[in-house]
Amino acid sequence: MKTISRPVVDPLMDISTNVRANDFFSFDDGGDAWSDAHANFLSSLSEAETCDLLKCSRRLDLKSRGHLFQAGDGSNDVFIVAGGCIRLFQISSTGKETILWFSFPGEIFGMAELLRGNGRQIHAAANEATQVYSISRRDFTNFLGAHPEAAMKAIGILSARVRALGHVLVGLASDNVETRIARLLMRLAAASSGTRCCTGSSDGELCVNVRLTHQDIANLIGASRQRVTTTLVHLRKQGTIRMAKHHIHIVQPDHLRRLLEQAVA
Amino acid sequence: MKTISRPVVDPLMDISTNVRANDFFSFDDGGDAWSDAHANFLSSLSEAETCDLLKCSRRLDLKSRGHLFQAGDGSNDVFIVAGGCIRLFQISSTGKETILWFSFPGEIFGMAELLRGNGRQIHAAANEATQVYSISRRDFTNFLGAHPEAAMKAIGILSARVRALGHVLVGLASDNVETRIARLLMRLAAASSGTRCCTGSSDGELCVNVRLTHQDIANLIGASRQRVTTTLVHLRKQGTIRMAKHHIHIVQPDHLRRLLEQAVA
DNA sequence: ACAATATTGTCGCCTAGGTGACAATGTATG
DNA sequence: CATACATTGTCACCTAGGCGACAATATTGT
Repeated sequence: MKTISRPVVDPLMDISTNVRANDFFSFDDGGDAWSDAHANFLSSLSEAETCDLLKCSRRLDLKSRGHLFQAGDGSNDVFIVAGGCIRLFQISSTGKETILWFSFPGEIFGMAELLRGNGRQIHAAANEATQVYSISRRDFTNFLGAHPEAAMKAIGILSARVRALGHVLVGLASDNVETRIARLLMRLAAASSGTRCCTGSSDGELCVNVRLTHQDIANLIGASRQRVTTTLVHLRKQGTIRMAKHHIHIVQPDHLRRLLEQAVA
Repeated sequence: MKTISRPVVDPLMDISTNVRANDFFSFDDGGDAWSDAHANFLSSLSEAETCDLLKCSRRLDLKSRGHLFQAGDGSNDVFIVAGGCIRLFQISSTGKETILWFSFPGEIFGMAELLRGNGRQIHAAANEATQVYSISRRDFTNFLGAHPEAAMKAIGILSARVRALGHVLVGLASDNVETRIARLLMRLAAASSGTRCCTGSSDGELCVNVRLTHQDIANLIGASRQRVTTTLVHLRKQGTIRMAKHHIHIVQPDHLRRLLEQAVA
């Protein structure tokens, strides 16, 4: 499942696509909390910092759907996505999965266990073939201590994530399923805009470059699989979205934007 | 609404009750994410750090329901609760309020705007007569830069808050209203356990020392006011909870714990 | 003290969306 | 290539909980 390779010396080529279309996506959220929360931690560091950090990292290769850690694991490492996409989720006693977050290239995750390092509370798995840098808790703490700038970056990212989760919460509490899906698609399109889409996309079209089954979407927005299917079919017949090789393209972003404006939240 | 007083030199008497019954409340959440998220930032600092921080603070007095800041405000200060309780919430275009968080004495809030200081996205108001220390973004950033230990504490608290919000999210997506209320009450009991209850409480009884209308509870768990009323009446007739001077006492915590164990999440 | 306003408690009705069951596809794997 | 498994699409049915409308208390400002 996991393959361990040697520490990487010059790893920057992995994180080739640092451009995030932040400004373009100021449709809702009252700002760019969302983009900030998905901020590219690695590329925000100076070259020296990056080098310092990756010096003490191991690189892991995960195949699609491969597990990185599970709730209950004693590990307390921090991870940075090199390429691919990591899915962070919780599983209830009855087996119901709730997806909390996707981490894209450059993003850092697993920080929650930094302080009170009593093991994982959630699960992390590769959503597709994915490479991550793993840094031990101790090393990362030392790194932050030695680089106050980086520590501030971390604080900024965590704050943004708190904000973003707050937005999700509000939506979950107030919106209907269609609106929740619309919001999700727009957010994922923004968050994944740094990765290049395999298929071509006509202009004005947004690519949600994340592999998602209807069940996944249901787990993301707290709805049933069937309702997600129905709603997606509806949006497709309307011409708002279309399917492209395992992922969704938003053909008419304005349709979704209009939905969001009308929404309660 | 706001009263500004002079900087405080020795403010420790305000934060008299630092004891949080963390260990006692390991009922759910797969750990103590909740307590960590409500961690007493101020009392976790060394005396020197505390002094440094409060030196550049102003103290604000808010009367009950008084606004501290609103979405759209340009202010970017960070706050620490000296006494009372702050309610952090979001208001939708239609006026629907969603409560995101309560901050209790010693807790820090308003950090989300630290980095990209483009004003508030949420609202903060006093839930009762409340005193807060206000620290400018610049001063706080400098403070964190000068005190790496404190920066790590901040990171820890933010991480815990990300965790805690994740838990809320899972609950909101999976549980029914009764379970959500049960979870909320237990969490608030834990979070407010540092404040002393005005009325006596028999042993084994927990005090949810937060002033909450049924509407407030509804806004916290994403339910209708009526259903909250009905559910609360039910729990009361059962003898699980009782009302005490504007707030709830959990007479039979075990009843609620059992509910939570049976829950999906 | 008293009017004005907020909060609680309870209806009955109604709909968004959950559940289960199935056929029709797609997609991995030996 | 064939078989097993996962995903999609669509039913019909059912229920948790939203909504509006009240009466009955509480609280609050003047």
